[in-house]
Amino acid sequence: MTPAARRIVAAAEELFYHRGITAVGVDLIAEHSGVTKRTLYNQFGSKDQVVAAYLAGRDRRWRALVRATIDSCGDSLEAVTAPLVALQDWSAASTRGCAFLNALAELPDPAHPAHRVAADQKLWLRALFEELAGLAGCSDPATLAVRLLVLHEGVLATRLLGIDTLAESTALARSLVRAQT
Amino acid sequence: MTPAARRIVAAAEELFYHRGITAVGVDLIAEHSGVTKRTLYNQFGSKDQVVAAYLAGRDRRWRALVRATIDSCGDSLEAVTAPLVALQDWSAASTRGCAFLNALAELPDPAHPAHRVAADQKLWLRALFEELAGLAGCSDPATLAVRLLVLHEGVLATRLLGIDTLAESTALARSLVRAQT
DNA sequence: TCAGAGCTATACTGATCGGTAAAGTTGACG
DNA sequence: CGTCAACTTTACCGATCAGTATAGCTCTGA
Repeated sequence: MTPAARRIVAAAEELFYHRGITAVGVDLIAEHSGVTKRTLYNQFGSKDQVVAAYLAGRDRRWRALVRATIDSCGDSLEAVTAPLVALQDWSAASTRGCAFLNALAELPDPAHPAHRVAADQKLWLRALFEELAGLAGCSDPATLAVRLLVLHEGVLATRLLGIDTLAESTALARSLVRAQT
Repeated sequence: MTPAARRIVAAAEELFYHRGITAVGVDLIAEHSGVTKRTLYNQFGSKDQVVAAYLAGRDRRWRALVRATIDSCGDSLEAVTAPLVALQDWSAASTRGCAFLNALAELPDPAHPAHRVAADQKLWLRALFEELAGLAGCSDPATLAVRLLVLHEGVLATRLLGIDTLAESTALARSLVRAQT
């Protein structure tokens, strides 16, 4: 990625997340990144590709944070709920919920490149939950993974509503893990 | 509501839910409802008001369904998870998730009339869970209500991802209720 | 030295956006 | 009969949409 491309994605992230994807035009992105619209199209080809790059970058950072949180856990039982703990650091001040869910809500077309990024991230999370549950010796990793995923998405959805359910959900998640050991 | 207004809201619901609110213009709504744009503005004054009417109508129908589901429950313990059961009938075929969450995702401005409608619906649901839990004799209705709300929103969020978690979440919800009695 | 990549600047396209103007039609009710 | 509200028709407004055209600048690397 060229310096200009990086600035474009950074500006797009700021604007898309806080104002919505459809509501933000390419002119605004170009202006906020101090770049010409020509450069934006030379680098990305279309607005849709900028959207995909925005989500892909966010996904990369999120996964890194989750992995770091897992690594910082003492035992494997605690690690199962690490993604919930990571959510505490992840945009704690933000009241705009999950960027990926929001993108899916805004872009109904399944062919949009953003769909793959968003769906992949959630499937990855479910698989991760299942893997962690297996390592911790849980009796039914697949079922537990679905339950933890629902809690995770529920926290993000209620955050969009201005209701903070993270602490409560994390506590519930821990008890679900404990019940399977 | 005049006949034309009803047709406008019906067309708006169909279009907004499946294509997104920002992506649908007033011209398209007028065309699909067989009504002039002038009539639309005479009836609603602005696109934002059409959005609010769309969500308000959906909310009314959703609450009616939930109440009916509660009434059809045999005992008060079963009634606590009635909103989850209602979700089974509610747009089961739809893969576009929750209209209210989607609206909040698309419209960041808290001053938008849609925000009140969406937030009210979720706060109503939480209060309903709490009331039902109280009637069923649960030990901690407030905590249980938050947990059930998270599960509810989690089901809707994962539905947007194409993952069906309703059965699993309903089972979990029932066990949470049982644990409090 | 010179070619090419990265980038800027300005201007433009046709389409669509939310919203309005002005004037006319229809049917129900007093 | 007359009136009023609901609704229609056509045309328009300035702004913004995603995307393109053309031309020129600057730095790097062979």
